[in-house]
Amino acid sequence: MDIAEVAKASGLPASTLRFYEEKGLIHSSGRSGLRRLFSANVIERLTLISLGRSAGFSLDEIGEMITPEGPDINRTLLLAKADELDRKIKELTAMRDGLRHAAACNAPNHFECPKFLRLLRVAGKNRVRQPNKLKDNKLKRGAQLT
Amino acid sequence: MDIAEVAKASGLPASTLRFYEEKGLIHSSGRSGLRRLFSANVIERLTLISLGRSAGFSLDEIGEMITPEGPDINRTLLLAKADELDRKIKELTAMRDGLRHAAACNAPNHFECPKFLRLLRVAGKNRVRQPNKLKDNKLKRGAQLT
DNA sequence: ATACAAGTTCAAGTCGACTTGAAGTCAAGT
DNA sequence: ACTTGACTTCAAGTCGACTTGAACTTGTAT
Repeated sequence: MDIAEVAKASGLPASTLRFYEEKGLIHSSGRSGLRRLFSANVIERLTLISLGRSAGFSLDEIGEMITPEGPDINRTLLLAKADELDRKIKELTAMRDGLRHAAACNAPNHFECPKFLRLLRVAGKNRVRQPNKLKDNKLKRGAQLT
Repeated sequence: MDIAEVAKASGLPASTLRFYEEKGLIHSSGRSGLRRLFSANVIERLTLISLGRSAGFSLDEIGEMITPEGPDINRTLLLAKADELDRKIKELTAMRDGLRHAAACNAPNHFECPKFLRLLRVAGKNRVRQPNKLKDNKLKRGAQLT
């Protein structure tokens, strides 16, 4: 496949694909002149990368988790990541419940509502300085890898 | 409280507190000379902000969700955010299961393992272009807001 | 009264993850 | 032969969330 096909199939712009290749996250299987050629399995790899990104892993972390191919994944690392996700899931769940409660509760100030405070407390464990957003740039160019 | 106390109590550096004030996320209750004075409830506010951050909301989004004080939270917005979190939780759960499976499974290539592929598929819905990492700068200066 | 640690402002820098722009290459259609 | 459009490289730009540095001010302790 050429880069445009991969872009279409993955929903990622060609610039991102080049960037990922440069970072060593994906590999082109060859060139036709200057043009990169990709084998079809790059799509699965990109799915995995997107997934990892949306689970909050950095590209570098993802690079450590997925290998050029085959086994040799670091099982210990994977399990550690899974535990990290578990904590994050708990946090998000509390946050979600907190939001739903805040939308429903009509206490004048949520900080006076014991229910809300309890939710906060639960979620407040394992807090982390986070770097960034989660915005509206979903599903660029309409593609979806099903 | 002066800025150092707030910093200590919240675990956030003073620079961040100034930055948050500039963004309108928190407010100092006055000045003593040049120095900012904060009332104690800023801590709760910061807890909420940290929580929102770690749930993946941007500072701007958080700014829309928490108001200077009192009611007037946008319930519709809150519920929408809660739904967004629900989707993210599902995704993270699938990712976590995928990781645990990958660590356990000894198929030569995970893309040939139907179990793994199914997990991928589940998680692959609602994918989003994410911006950033989730790193090791947890719990700066040892403070924890209980 | 003087020192000084801790506060302040404002501009600029950093980091990750991309995106954009300029300038060049090349296969295919007319 | 020539245009065109999709590709290429490489450098620089952008965005959010802070951080850092330089230069300045001030409350408190001596």
